[in-house]
This record gives sequence, structure tokens and C-alpha cells, in this order.
Amino acid sequence: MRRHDLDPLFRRIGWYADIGDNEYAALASIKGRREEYNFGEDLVSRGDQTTESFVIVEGWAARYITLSDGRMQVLNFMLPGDMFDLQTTFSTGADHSVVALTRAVAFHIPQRAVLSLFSGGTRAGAALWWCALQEEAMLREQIVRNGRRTARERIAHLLLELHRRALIVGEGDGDTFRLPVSQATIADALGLSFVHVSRTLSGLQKSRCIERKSKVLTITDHLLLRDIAGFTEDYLHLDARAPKLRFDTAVPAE
Amino acid sequence: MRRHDLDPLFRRIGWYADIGDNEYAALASIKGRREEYNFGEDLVSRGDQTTESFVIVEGWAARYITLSDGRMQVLNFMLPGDMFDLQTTFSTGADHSVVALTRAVAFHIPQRAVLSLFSGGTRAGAALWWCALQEEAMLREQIVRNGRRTARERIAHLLLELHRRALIVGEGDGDTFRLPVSQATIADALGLSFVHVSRTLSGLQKSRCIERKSKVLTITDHLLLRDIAGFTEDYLHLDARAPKLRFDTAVPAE
DNA sequence: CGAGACGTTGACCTCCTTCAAGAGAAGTGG
DNA sequence: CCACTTCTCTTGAAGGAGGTCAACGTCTCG
Repeated sequence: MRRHDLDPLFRRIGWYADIGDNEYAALASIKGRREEYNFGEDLVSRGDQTTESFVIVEGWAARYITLSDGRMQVLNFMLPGDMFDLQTTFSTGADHSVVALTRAVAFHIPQRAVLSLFSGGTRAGAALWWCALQEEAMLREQIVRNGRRTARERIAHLLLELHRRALIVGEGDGDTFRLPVSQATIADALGLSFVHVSRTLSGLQKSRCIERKSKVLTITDHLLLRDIAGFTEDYLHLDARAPKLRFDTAVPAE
Repeated sequence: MRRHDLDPLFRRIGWYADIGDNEYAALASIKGRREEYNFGEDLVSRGDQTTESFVIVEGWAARYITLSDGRMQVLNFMLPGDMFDLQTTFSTGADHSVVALTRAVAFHIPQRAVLSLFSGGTRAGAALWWCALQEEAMLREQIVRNGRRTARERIAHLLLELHRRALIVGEGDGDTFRLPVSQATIADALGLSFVHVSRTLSGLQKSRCIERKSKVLTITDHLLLRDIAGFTEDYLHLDARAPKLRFDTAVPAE
């Protein structure tokens, strides 16, 4: 199959589900309108009456909410291949915003296309359901991570999640991947101060779990990092239908 | 319309959406199997291969995750009228558990019923979509609450949410409602220690926002409590289609 | 090459946790 | 109905994880 605008999406879905040409075609058909965004630009702003869903195909984005006094919380990160706002159908205005963390490209999918695919009962529709389920599972994990883990655990856990997700869509190479996110943004995702994120990252580096060079992160000791994080990847639901691949390092004790 | 097993659900959906007899009938038709649970009993256990959805019609429940070292995080609370696990279709095992916080009654809805209603394009199907959307919005709010608010703000915020939700399904009376939840459970929901929950609740009482008597909570100063919490109820999406009622106390400044 | 964003490090402080002990509630059995 | 256990809540004291403030270093990009 030749190169396609939605390749990151196909790659992601293809990672764990066997989906044939028909399904690719069905997914491709909902593509919708292409938009480019600069670093810092909002894809969705709080209050928007949008009735569209999105697929990110290039760059990273983040969903966030700002409190009235300026405190900010990042809800989750979005990588190429991620679809979101799939169930925006009856929204009465977005209760949060989505911002581009890098230059990014997204397709805006009209509501009808999503709905008809959802209800079609096809495998492509199932893929959509699965995207929604996966997104919700990551929100839940975000709650646990921030609620019951220490700063060190949180950061280790987030790095492992992002590494895993980056690999799936073909970003990064083995243990190394580009993490185009400032420490302040990590802090806003994990409910920490950026000062403490800096200290904790340095701590992980001193423990020889990770190495950082500019925005490129290398996980130098997977087992140790997983052990620190208490990371298990079941919440990512990577085996939706037909498990095709398993991660190649050992899983932690637990 | 006569009294029905699913009344709390109807009451909740009827709160903000005009739904006629046809839609009630459609919703009623998916009822499924009735089950009773004792305090502390799991409705769903981590790892279950369930392919059912649920409606709670009596009692309270909570979705939670326990880490391997025993730390526990409550993800959200479920009140009568709440439906959940609507998108469990492609799940490969629950990544969390659901426990009854009181004696509780729930209906187990078979997957097909949910799917066909979802895709039917009816107003009853829309109600289901809306339930899923609302549940996700509450998860997001939980992230913000725990990530970027102080203990005092968190507790105030949670109390306001639970009060609001209890009112909607006809539990509680004006400013008073039954909060059948131990302080340890509140702590597990808010990422705090139960000791600090106790202190903070006492603090709110000293500030004359609330009064507690056994498990009954009275909000004695709504405006102050909302001010402390920074509470706005937009995330509850109470105006899904046809706004029917607005809260009768003033909304906070911002 | 300069400016502004981002990252680092130190000192100090505070919010929350942990530990501990005791007081109420609430369920259980005689 | 009362003793008994057990869970839940309260309060105090001490310690720690992480926040805030501030200054300086470093990257990146126009």
C-alpha cells in the first residue's frame, strides 16, 4: 500500500489489530480537512462549539485546562496517529483546549463521518471504538499516576508511556526518541513545579536510567526505569484484537 | 409514566434533555440482568473479561485502581442513574475495579443492546453518547482537581460535584445530602492522606461552609464553598441538548 | 550575535504525610 | 440490651516531599 497522509494512524492501529485494505480505505475516507499549526497554537480552544474530531498526523499536541488564576493542567499528550474528540457529538462547547507542542498537522474529521463509521459495525469502526477506549484508559492512568505516585515515579512512568507510544507510530529508534516537550509542560502534566521536574530528571539521569541531549531522550536502563515507575503497559490496551508484537524487554516483577 | 427500575437513569437524563416515552421505552428495553451488591463488594474486578455495561440504580460505587504496594486511587464515584463501561466492547480485560460503597443494585446490560442503541441514531442513543461524554469530562476534571488544586480546594470541589450529582437523581434535599463515603475513600479519590482529609473537612466546617452529622452533609454556604473550590459546573455538561433547569444559587465570579 | 525561552542549582519554607494514641460510631453476638 | 470488636474519625507532634524565590547558565532561533 502506498504512502498515505494518515500513515501514522494506520501504523498505530496496525500495531495491534489486523486490518486489511478495506479497513484502511474506510478510515482513509473520513480524512476531512487538513490543517497546519505552529508551536503554541491552539487546535481547539475552550468554549469552541466544534463538532469535529481530529487525527494528528505530524507533531505533538496536548490537551489542557487553565484555572482562572493561571495554574495549568495538561490532561494528556497527543502524538501522530492519535484521534481525539471522537465523542464530541453532543458537546455544548469544549471544556478544555488542545495546543500544538511542535509544528503539527491534523485532519479535521466531520462529525457525520465519525458517526457513520462508529455505527457501521465494520472493523474500521471497531478501530474507532478502540481509539476512544484507549484514550479513556490513558486518562485513568493519568489520574493514578498523579494521585498516588511520587514525583520520581510519575516522571519515570510518563517517560515510559511516551517512549512506548512514540515507538508505535515509528518515532524514535529503540531506546531513543525525540521528546519535544519542555520541562514546564511535563510539570503541568504531572502536577509538579518545573523546578522539581528538572531536579527529578537529573536524579534519574544520575541513577543511569536515562540520558538527555537537548530534546532527545534515551532510556539507558529499561528495567530500572520500569521498576521505579511501577510501569505496566496493560492500560495502553495494545492487544485490542490480534496481538502482533510484544515489547522486547522483560516485564517488571509484580 | 409509572415507577420503573431504571428511574434514577431516567431522572438523570431527563434533567437536561427532553426525552419522550419512546426514548424511555428504548432505554428501558436494554435493562438486562439485575444484581445486588453488599458494601465493599466488587461489581467489576481488575482483569475481568466482562463485555457488559452497567447502570447503577441504588447505592453508590467507585471505580478504583490499586498499585502493587497497596496505594489506592479512586478514579470516580458512581451514583444511582450512572451508566458506565459503555465502550467496553473491545476491552481485553478490565484495567481497574468497581466497588460498591454501600449496598447497591445495578443492571448488567449486554453489549449488543448498548451497541445497537448507540448506533441507532435515536434520541435514546444520543443519551448514551452523552453519558459517555459526561463520564469522560468528569475524569478530566478529576485530573485537574488533583493536579493543580490544594487539599482544601479539592475537597470543596468534590463535595460540590457530589452534591450536585446527588440532587439530580433525587437524593438529598436542597443543601443536605447523604454522603455514604468514608474519609479514607475521599482521600483515595483526591490523592491525600485520610488524616489530612479529616483536618481539612474540620477546617471547612470551621469556616462555616459545611456541616457534618454522621454521613449526612449540609452545605451551609454555597457561595463560599464554590469560591474556595473554584467550582464551575460546565464540565458536568448538564445542558446536553435542552437546558431545563439551572442551579438556583448564583454562580461564582469568573 | 543577541534576545528570549528554557534549564539548573541553592536556600528556605510549607503543605501534607506519617506515626501514634485515643475517642466515637457501628455492627455482632450473647 | 449490653459488652465486644472493628472500623472510622480526631488530634498532636515530627519529618519530608515538593514548592517558591532567585540568580545564573545554556540553548535556539531569528
